[in-house]
Amino acid sequence: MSERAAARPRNPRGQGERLREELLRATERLLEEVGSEDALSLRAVARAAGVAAPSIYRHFADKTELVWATLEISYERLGQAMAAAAEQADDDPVARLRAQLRAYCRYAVAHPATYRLLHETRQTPVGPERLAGHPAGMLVRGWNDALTACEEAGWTVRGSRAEAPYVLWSSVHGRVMLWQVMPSPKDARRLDRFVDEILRLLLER
Amino acid sequence: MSERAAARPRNPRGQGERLREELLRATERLLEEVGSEDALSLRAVARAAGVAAPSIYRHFADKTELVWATLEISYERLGQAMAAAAEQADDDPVARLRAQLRAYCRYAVAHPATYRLLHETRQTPVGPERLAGHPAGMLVRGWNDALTACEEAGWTVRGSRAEAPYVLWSSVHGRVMLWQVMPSPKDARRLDRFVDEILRLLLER
DNA sequence: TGTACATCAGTGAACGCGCGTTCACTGATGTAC
DNA sequence: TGTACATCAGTGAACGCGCGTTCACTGATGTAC
Repeated sequence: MSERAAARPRNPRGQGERLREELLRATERLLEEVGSEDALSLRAVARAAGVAAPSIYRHFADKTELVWATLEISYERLGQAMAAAAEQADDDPVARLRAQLRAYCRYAVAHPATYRLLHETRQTPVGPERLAGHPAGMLVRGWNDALTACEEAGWTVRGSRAEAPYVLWSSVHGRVMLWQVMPSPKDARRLDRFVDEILRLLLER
Repeated sequence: MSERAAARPRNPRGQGERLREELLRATERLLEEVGSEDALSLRAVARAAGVAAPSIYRHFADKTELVWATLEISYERLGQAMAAAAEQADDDPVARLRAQLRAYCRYAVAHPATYRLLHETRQTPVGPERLAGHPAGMLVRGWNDALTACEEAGWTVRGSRAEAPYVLWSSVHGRVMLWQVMPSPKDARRLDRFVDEILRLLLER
């Protein structure tokens, strides 16, 4: 409870936006700690940021807005991690796809609660305008492009080409969630092996 | 709020256990309605059952126990639905497996919140003795048995045989969750098609 | 150079609320003698 | 057959708590004249 941050000096004039960043960071950390939006309290966020609760309202209209902004950032970070992994892999498009999938898994392992929240739109009733830009759509497109790159390099995608991105993503997403829930020893390499397996099932020369 | 059930007559002597069942039913319904354990309140459960809040403590030690008991029942129902579907299918083991998978999807579509909660052990800190009997293990065994039956009927399971049950379950679980989250039109037949696709990818003559 | 004033970052106290849980109880019904 | 008593199903009032949010404010710092 009394994890109030050390006495925080007020930001200099014109730098008020800095608190916004600090609040987002605190929210991300606490969200991961408590595991759900309901369990997160604005007061705890304020405490963690070393600030009085009402100060939050200088930067966010309400709790929903704060959480939503935090999740958007998390999602961006996931995307960046995948892009970075793809870049580091060599030119083989299958290797790139594999690297992306592994980065995806690693992110989920490192931020289990955040990862779950990213896939729970229900968490907060949101308007359709927010739903439209939902991360899910972007990810599906990403997987699809990666598969196309493999095809251009001479690989064949087995089964229905239209379903393939969903098969890919569903199985990895599902495997990650089951991995998190299952009581068996938490060896992240199982996820890597699973990724390999899925690629073998889905692609052939 | 004031959805207090009609005046409820007290159970006759010796029939006190009936309230227990009513509380479980109310909890299941409300859990589905509010979508999370945090958002469920004992007072709301009592209201729905037409009873005073403290009456719950005659049958359950605390909130955790009530929710856990409810989820156990839900899980049993999922198992029964799958078993019934398998029985109705004809003797072909692939047809039986397909029927089970479809029943699994149908349950998830019909009880989205419950289905999600079933896969969120984190929801409440529970001791390892409870984790040991976690549904997940039983399901994996079930899928594995179904695959073995297919093999005995002359089918070959593609890829790693050890990973196959996980591939099967992960992809279906993942697809269901994505289906629930994605803003696209909610056509449950997409899930059926997905099941067919996965079986095609996984099994060959 | 001095001073009145506007702006800015942030606060302390309070609001009303619903929550999980505890407590001592009520009143109907069956049982022993 | 009557009556004291135990058991049972369920209750009303209260507890202390932390929550999201609102309000009128403080006090430092820059700016205009």
